[in-house]
Amino acid sequence: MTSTPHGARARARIEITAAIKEEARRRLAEQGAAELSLRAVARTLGMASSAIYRYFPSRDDLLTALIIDAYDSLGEAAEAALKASAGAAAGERWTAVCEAIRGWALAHPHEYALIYGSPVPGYAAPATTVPAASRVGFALIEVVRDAHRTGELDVPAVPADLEPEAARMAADFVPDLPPAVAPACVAVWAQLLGLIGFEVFGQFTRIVEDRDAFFRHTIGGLARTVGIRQAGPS
Amino acid sequence: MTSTPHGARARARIEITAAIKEEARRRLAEQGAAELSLRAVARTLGMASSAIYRYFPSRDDLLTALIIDAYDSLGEAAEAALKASAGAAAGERWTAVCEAIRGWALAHPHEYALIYGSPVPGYAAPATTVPAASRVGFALIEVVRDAHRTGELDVPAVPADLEPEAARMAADFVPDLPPAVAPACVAVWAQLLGLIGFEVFGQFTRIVEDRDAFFRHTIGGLARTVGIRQAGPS
DNA sequence: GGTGACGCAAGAGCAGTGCTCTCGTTTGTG
DNA sequence: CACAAACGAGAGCACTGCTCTTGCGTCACC
Repeated sequence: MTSTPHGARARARIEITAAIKEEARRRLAEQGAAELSLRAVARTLGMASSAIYRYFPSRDDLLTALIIDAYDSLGEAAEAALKASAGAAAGERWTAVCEAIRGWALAHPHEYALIYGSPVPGYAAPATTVPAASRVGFALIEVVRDAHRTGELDVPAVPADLEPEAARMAADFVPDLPPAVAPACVAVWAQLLGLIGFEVFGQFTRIVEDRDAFFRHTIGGLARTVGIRQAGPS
Repeated sequence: MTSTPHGARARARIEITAAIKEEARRRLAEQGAAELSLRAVARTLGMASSAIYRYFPSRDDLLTALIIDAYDSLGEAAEAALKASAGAAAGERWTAVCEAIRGWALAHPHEYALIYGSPVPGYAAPATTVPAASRVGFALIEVVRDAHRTGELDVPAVPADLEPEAARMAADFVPDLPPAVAPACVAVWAQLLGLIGFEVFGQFTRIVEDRDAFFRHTIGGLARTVGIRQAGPS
């Protein structure tokens, strides 16, 4: 099977695919996902609109590619913060990772909207996006796991009616942690992204002014919710 | 006597305006905001597409009207739960209002996406949406205010660097409550809607199964965050 | 080294969109 | 009754996603 990538042709394909995504990302940053037009991308790339379809079979496929890239970019930012804070106290690591996620979101609002906003058309995200989407969550979980290892984690209580669900969630995602932390992790994950979403989507306009201080304080509360003991008296 | 300024004409206008919104809302529920087409609405209403513009000067104006209606509908649901739970313990009222908001969101996912999802086009929500948007928040605050009145509220601590912001927020929105609860209210508001958004937008797929139990438990945590003492030992 | 097959770009074209303009018709009022 | 404002319909512009056909360049195999 000569499945070799056949030199020049394949390389050109990769380059053009990247150029299309890059230009699409640029337009996405300036306008929104709804305004992203294949024809406009093709125009500024100097190619016929029909040529784009050699690389992306449809507009939705382009969007899917951008979504995966965005998930990866966000996950990378979170993992970088995770790595940079290795060895620090759990509370500090938590803050670092949360701030990294928020920082990425504020720097890429339209990409954030693409992945955590309302699904664009009737479009259901294909299963291919799942692994990329999980990276952020795993970065968050890693902090919790580390806190557990170093004894900085207070395992929260779980009511009886949530116990089976907690056990299932733990078995699926954090088999090495006490089941009770699993629901807390998921809840805090959703709440954190919700908080960031409100800021990015402008829901805090005329309501929160000092957003840095507000965010810092709020994620401290989230850390407490998930059971991470805070360093300072706070 | 012709009490109405200009009789039949005005009535017809109101009716047609309502019919357009109703049909638009129906299409919104089946597809999404991005697919909402003025021409399609006009077609199923049996009128020329250009005639719609006599009632809504642009597609964005139609969307704005739908957004305001959605905010009002959601606010009404929250207020109804507030009224129905009058006299109950603060923790129960909190649960009731949160469940009402979640119930509305699950029943009207596309309208929820319209108001709390990513802003549709490049479209910035005009100031006219603000009062309607505030109703949900006020319903939540009312529970906190009531808890404060009956002594069921533990005022949370606020770090020094957030104090000025807390004072400003309290002065603007809850002058009758201790400043320290203001940031907690805003944070919990964002977190609650974020949580609901994750459920509505399908982010919990394959992660949370028993969503009722999960939500019930999580909003208990939110109540604690805002300082509402829970009834049971939890 | 030919030669056939495939990858690719371009153009025309279809159906759909938001929105504007014009042209009669209807309707309420002075 | 007459006039003006409101209204509906249609044509039309510029744009979109997407398909199909045509022709050119490049690659791989014999």
